Amino acid sequence: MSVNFRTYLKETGGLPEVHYDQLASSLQVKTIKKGEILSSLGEICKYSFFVEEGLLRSYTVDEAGKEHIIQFAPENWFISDRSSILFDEPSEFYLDAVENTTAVVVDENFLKNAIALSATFRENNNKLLHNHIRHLQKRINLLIGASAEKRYLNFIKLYPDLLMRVPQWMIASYLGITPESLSRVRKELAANNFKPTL
Amino acid sequence: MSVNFRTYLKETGGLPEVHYDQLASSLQVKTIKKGEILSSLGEICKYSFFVEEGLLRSYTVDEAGKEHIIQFAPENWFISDRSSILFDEPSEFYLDAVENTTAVVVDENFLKNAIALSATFRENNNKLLHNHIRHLQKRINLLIGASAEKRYLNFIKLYPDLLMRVPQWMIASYLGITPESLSRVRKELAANNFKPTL
DNA sequence: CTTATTTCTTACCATACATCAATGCCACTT
DNA sequence: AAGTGGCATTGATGTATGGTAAGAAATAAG
Repeated sequence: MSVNFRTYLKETGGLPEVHYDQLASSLQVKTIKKGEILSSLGEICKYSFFVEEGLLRSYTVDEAGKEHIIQFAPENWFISDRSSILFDEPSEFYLDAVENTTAVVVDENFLKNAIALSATFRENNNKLLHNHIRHLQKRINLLIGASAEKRYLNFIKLYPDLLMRVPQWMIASYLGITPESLSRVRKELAANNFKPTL
Repeated sequence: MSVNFRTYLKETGGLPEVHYDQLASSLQVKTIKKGEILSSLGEICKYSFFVEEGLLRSYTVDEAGKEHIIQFAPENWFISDRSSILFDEPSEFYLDAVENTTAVVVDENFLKNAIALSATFRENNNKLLHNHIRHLQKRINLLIGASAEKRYLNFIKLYPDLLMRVPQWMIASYLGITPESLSRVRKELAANNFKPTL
């Protein structure tokens, strides 16, 4: 239980195992069923979730009732609205499970303590934030400059695994197009002998 | 010289003034003329820039030669490709001056030292990163879900000052539309008695 | 002050993508 | 086996935004 999280903290985070044992007591592991909502718009979301197994997503719903997917979080990813936590503001997203998922519930104290205990962990955590920012900037760059097709091709390159696990309409939502449009894009690509999965 | 940066570190960053004096020796202030390029695609950008006065921007150029603006940085903002620094990868952006600008050139060591010296500064810095992430996520949400008009209205609300200082074609570029389209959007708004500046 | 250059607007047409609606497909139910 | 619901595909059509080109307006340059 919470095996991935443990190795994640050690390998990626650089947190010495001694400290993990010291901190682990405050951790909970949660099982979330497909479709279950973890956090709703307007709530104050106090926790981050580290996905042990399964797939979570965050998304907004516009006035027309349409969902727009902000982020996918498969295994070994964090998802949260930490801004909501840090600034004590109501969340702007929904958070739910795309697949049956087990996730580690991480509260602010855990991170604070981990940061206090290990300088390495602090640095790596900082790096990860920067990486996240870079990632978001790249996505913005695609959204303001690239066609639906290019965005889709980019998605395939970045998340080949998600491609198989996620319904198309969610990918469309993530890309900022309609499912119908994505279907047509795919048709076009297929006509030009493009093989995504091979 | 570097007055804003000093008060920024103190007020927003929470860095005790003692430490500032200790660190300030490594700081340079740079004058950048309108249009001058600070960093180009493919370079490794070693520095962050804190804008004392003026306006910087980061942008990409696509295959068609079109610019896409990733970020504006007016007074008291940071701009950089810290990912490029941290991961030692070539930058994906250009960085140049929209107006004549004076900026503080901040290297990695400065931040590292500041973080080492003050826990408060470290925490605030962390918060700022999260704030940046939230900000980028909101922009993504608009790009995947909102019309050109809505995005423009949002821009006005968020950056009323930039509205006046930046040529329209740059705003269009930031919003992911053409200058012509922005012009039409504005015409529409004007026809409906919308007054952005009053 | 006059001329260049850049930026903004407008009009006309082209295109990418959205919308709506119908159909087919598959996995589950019962 | 037939019914149900969620997804994907397809076609017809609508709409927002892009492309091009020209002129007006603003800004910079000489």
